[in-house]
Amino acid sequence: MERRPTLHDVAREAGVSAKTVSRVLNGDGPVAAATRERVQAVVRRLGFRPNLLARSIRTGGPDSTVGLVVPDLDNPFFGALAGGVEEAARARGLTVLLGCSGGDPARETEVVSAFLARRTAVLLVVPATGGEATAQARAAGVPLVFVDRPGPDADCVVSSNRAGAREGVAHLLGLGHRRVAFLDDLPPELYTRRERLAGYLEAFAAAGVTPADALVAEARTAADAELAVLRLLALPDPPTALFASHLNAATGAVLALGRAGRREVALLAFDDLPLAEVLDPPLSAVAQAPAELGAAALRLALARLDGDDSPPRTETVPTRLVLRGRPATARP
Amino acid sequence: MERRPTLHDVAREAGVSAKTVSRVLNGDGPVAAATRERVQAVVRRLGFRPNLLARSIRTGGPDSTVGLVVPDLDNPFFGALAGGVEEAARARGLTVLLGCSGGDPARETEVVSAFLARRTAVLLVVPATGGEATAQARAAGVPLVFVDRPGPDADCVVSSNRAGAREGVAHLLGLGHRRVAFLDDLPPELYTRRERLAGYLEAFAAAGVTPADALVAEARTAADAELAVLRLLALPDPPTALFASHLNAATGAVLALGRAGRREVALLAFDDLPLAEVLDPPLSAVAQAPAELGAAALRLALARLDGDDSPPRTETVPTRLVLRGRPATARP
DNA sequence: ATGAAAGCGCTAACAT
DNA sequence: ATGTTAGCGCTTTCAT
Repeated sequence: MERRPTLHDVAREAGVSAKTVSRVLNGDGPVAAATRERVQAVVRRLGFRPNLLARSIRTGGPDSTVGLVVPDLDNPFFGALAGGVEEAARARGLTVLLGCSGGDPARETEVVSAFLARRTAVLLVVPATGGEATAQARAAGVPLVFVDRPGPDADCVVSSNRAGAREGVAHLLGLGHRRVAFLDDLPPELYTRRERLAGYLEAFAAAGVTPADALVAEARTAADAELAVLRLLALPDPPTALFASHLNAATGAVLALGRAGRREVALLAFDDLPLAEVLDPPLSAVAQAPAELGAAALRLALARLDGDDSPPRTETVPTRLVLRGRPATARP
Repeated sequence: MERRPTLHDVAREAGVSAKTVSRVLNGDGPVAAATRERVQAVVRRLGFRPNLLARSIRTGGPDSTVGLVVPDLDNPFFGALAGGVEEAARARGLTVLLGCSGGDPARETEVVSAFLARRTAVLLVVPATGGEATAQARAAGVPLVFVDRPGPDADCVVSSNRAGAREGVAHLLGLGHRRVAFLDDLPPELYTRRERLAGYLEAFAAAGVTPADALVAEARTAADAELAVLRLLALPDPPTALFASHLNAATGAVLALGRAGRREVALLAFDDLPLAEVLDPPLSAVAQAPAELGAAALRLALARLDGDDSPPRTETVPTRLVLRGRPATARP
């Protein structure tokens, strides 16, 4: 439990001034080769590591950290997103500060505050509705990028929710399905859900087909979805395919189809998961790229830090249609 | 993009000295009620937030951050673990620094180094085999707790891998199963896997049953597991139950049983997952509590920071047996 | 109850 | 090529 050696300790041992040691460490000013070697030897011998906090204070600039706020890490999607940010950050010598908002704007504000007090270089936020990250970041002069969902007046990086849903549903329509049900919270509160619903409707419009209202069903939890699907299957004109806008809905749909023995009904979900190939009925998916979402957000934020002051822009990370099982054509 | 206000700005505006502002902020020395109010008003008006890095420098103590190193955040288990740490940290006014090692000891060392350079108060590490976190933390005088797997000469918090596996397998034996197969990487390199194998064997020993060697099968990937299960099912005396030591193995087992139409074979996996109830055949599980693992690790580390210097200890977080599907008794 | 001065560990600015 | 001085934003002495 010794006191950690400081730059002055190294300077004294090496018989040079503090500034010379600093020069060696940061490779700025000119240093004689012999001096450099001597200093480096002492650094190694003492196990000296410069105090990054002290450096940050002195240079006045932002600290070499990236602040990341996600709603919650139990959700593997946000875990993967955080992983993408971490990897991209580490590759650039940056360290990630991680906070969870729980989707609560007050908690988000608190976490952002704590990050700003640590002088993070940039801020990446999956926004809670009603948060004030934009104002906070602006007041502190810190670049802010919203991830997964847009927020007011700042850059953002999102998945191609609308196009992904459209392509997925278009694929089903292309297989001959006409009655394709949509499962989600209704009305969708989250941006991502609204976009997916829009994509679903666009696919119908593009195919010149009008979806019966009855085929858009409320499903917040897996239990909701299970009931909703049973109800849909009992219709005189039941759907031949289901589009689940989120994984809870997909879970319920798999359960309902399995229990009802209706494995011929095609099932497509937004968001992929490792076990999709093992499910019965098989689950096709519009897969997102959460890690890429995080990495792209960091890139954008660092560009801002670098002085890019063009108007806020939205970057879209493409989704990928993953088809599983035999092509489930419609049976008229 | 204004310069952020400093403590001195507040002092000037309030017509007091810097130290008085400091006293108001930290509530230490005595301050007249009127002065306090005036200072607080200015703080609010200017939107002043003390620079935590500067404070850390001056007090010399550890910074109010917790360093967490996990192998990888694509794995929902480590995501949930990180979530547990974050929540426990935030509840105590601490901020989490997050790093990924990718299971590579060199990367782990690098990340730990970066954390120590930031003067984290404590270090929580899911160790890569061959890492040197213990030496690094000791040299820096920072409390270290290993999570999920033990490491040399430091506290650690792990799941009840052995007891969990033992109970799970004992349950199967209690249902009358005698030929229970074990699926895992062999020989198990990871601590967790070794413990689970030991638990499996202990359950047999306790029941006075000797598992045939053939029933311990190699399965690293889901594809391995699928093949292994098919091979096992083709034996003259096939297993009536399977114990998958990790989720890849479970995935392959579900696939194999489903495709072979052998849904009567009982399946139990270590580690639970949200979709287990939807699988066919149903998947029972020994569920871990990753968030609790993280929270417990932080508690232990903070106790050390608080001066607890008893010998290193290991804390075990219990697993929970989650049974699904109809009780799959053995059919002799 | 308040303030002035010194200093945490480091680097920017100006020496030499 | 190296050293000296000053000072980042804050807190710790030690005054008053």
